[in-house]
Amino acid sequence: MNQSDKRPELAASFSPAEIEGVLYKKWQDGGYFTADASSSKQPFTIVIPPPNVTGSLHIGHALDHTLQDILIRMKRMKGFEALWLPGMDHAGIATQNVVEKQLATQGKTRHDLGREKFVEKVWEWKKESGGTILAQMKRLGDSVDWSRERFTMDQGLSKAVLEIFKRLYDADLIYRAERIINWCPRCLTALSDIEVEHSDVAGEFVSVRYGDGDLSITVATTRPETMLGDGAVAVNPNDPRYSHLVGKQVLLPLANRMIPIIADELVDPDFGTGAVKVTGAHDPNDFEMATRHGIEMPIIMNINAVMEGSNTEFDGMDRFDARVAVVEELRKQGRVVAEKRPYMHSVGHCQRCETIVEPRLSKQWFVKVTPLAKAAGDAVRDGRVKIEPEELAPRYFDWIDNMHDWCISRQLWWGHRIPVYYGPNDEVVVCGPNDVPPAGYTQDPDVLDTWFSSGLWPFSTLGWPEETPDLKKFYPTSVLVTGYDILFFWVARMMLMGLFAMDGVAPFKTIALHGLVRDRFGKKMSKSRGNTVDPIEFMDKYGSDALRFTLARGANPGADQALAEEWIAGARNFATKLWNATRFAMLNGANVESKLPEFSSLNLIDQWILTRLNETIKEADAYLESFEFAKASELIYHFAWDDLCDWYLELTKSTFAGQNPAPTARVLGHVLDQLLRLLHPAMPFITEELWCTLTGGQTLVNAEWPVADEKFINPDSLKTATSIQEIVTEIRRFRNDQGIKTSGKIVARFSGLGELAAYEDAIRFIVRCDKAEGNYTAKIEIGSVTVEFDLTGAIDIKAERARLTKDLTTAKKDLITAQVKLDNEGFMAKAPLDVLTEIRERLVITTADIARLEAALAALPAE
RNA sequence: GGACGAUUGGCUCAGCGGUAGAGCACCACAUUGACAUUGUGGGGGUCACUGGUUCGAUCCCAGUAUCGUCCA
Repeated sequence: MNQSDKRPELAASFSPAEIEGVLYKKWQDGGYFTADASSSKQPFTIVIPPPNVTGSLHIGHALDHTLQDILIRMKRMKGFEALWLPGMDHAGIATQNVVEKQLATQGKTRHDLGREKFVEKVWEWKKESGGTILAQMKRLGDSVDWSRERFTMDQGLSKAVLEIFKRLYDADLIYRAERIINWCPRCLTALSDIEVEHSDVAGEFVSVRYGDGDLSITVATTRPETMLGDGAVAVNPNDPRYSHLVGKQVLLPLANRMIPIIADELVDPDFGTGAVKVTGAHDPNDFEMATRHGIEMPIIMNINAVMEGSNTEFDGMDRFDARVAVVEELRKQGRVVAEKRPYMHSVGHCQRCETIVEPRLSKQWFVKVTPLAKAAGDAVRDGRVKIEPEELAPRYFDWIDNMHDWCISRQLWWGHRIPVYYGPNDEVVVCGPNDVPPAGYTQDPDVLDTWFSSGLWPFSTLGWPEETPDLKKFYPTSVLVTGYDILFFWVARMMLMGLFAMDGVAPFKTIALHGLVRDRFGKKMSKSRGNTVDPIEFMDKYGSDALRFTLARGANPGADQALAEEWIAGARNFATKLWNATRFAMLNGANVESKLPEFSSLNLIDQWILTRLNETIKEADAYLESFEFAKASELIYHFAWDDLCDWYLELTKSTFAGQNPAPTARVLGHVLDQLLRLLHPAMPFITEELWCTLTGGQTLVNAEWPVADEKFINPDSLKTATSIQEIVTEIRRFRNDQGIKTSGKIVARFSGLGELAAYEDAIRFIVRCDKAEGNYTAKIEIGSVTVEFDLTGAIDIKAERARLTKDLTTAKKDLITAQVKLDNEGFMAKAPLDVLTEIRERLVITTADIARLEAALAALPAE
């Protein structure tokens, strides 16, 4: 009794729900995902782009994780020390919002609890409800190293934050200054530029006359309420309309202050009236001008964006109410020169809560970005870091080369508290992880931007600033896989921080960018559109492998992909196909038990499938190595379904029914074994189940990755297979045209098979043609091969004539196309030889086809 | 306003200087030997438009139109 007889039989169908959880547990218990820093294997590292602790798995994560898992599983199989490091970031604003909302249901605010108690509360929430996504990652099959899971608020990572802050500060790359920042009056915190989303809002453009008589000037504005904080009026120095006014003082209405008229190049004389108000404390451009000219910058709103400090009747009004009231009062005074005009303009909104952001003069901590960004740009420019696909690199440069200083203070409680201590006379001391602040100093109340710590992720997770074995082994990471929409968020920040902290060694060698998952019509998914999908639901319904394969198959580098439920059903069908193919193979004794038979001893059909297998391995591997997930998936899919299932399995059936099935059974076992390995990174669950059953192996997770072998490639076998396929297809077509049921067998006679005679049984089996004496009344010709049928006189002449006529028309058209080329002197003189040869061959073939078809038509009896 | 990308069968997308491809959808036939979550056969595109380069353009170049994304 050989081993294959003892193998468990596969169930009739595949049930993902029953198998996936069991397999994941097996992998985890087996420690297969745990990387070993002390191994001698070459490292391959991916750090997960840390999802948000408040988040849950959405379809974009599913795509991102699928691609990362494909890479890491492949590299693991290739013998790399593969580390995929999981974890989350603490999402300062989002998390604080969640917990504050909870408190609000009890009628409390965070101030009722106090800072310490509130932060405790957040930690409690994190333990209980945070990190839903981690469990969901297991559903997806992510082969991450759970023993190395990290969180940006962990002790080690927090230490890294202190260390980097101190180093940046000591290098003069962190400073404190009064600048215009983006203020969210709802979250009550400063935001960085990228946390502000701009969208067009319908506003009104109002023209207001400042001053009176000869000493008056008209300014246009969309924000009339801020005029209460104006420090000047500015015009372009080359604007003749206003040159006589420059240097004069003009009356600021409502506030009843005199303000100067200044000249500044920043003013566009063609925009509006050519004169603008200068509100240094509430507009970034105005701030620049005000600074240049030493203009006053009164702050006229409080942190809730309520008017305050303007010393006018408008104090106490909300900024938008004040806008209406101010215009109303100006109109009463006859100062509204032009009527209000609708005006679309871009307005910043808080990314988290969509409140309109208020630019506000404020004292905050900043990172001086320019030198860091220069290094981050250069790393890509000189090729140390590759962006895939490279067409997206210009976007990166566009961003990184024009980056503004980064406001890192957040007026929150949840996060890394800024390690700066102020003395009694406003002395500043920055403390690293081992420093003790001087007695009597108080710490800055603010925390750091979440992305300040996320920027450290590729090395803080590996133990930095300690010189840990992990850091030595796994830094720099091999590739960062993320959506192009995140390029400016984490990627840029990781580059800035990594290059600075790790002595110019960038945090990853490659940045592989994928697109967004959209709905079936290519529209962006959004809650308001109601076209979002839930990956968990899809996994429940079709299995994780089906979802993963669908996403991989749609993942062209840097391009968005559309997704519809039917696509996933299609991938599930593919999984079912694999299952049934393996089941069939095992029922017929497919195995991997002995050495493969000598290649040259195999029949040409066996040689053909091995040839196709090795071609597929070679091409798929190249695609996967270059992040061409869609192409690799497509290739493997067609090999498995078309070559293997539709042709090879069918062609083996007569062999398995015959006298010498052993070599083919061994070849089939090998092909499946290799195919399952090749598919494992994309479809880990079903391949594991099938492969272990087929081979008796322990796990595919660390099985060897297939390597293409030239010894198993025979181009002649491709020609043989093509000929067989043509014959089979023509017979099937004939049967279809003739309306002969495919289930019933018919009698047929083959002639002119030549070398293909050896495969006559295989062909007969597929097309259900028996060998017997008969009344051969109909025939078809495929090249030199003739197939005659006993149709007992029932031939449908009309159908046959239609078929032949159609083929003849096509052949004639082909002939003309070829002939025209060959008659063209320019073509003959300039076309490359291989093209010329091909066209000549085509001419010969089509000529022969036409002769054959015409003869067949002529031989057709009259209807 | 600036930049980039896209425009290929009904839908979603590949492709590419040498006779247009896939998946899904569609039509017809078939419950057959692993699989109806199936098989077999079939229909369907002047590759957005206009010029140019070339022996030859869906592909390269220029312009136009439409759509999308990012930045301001």
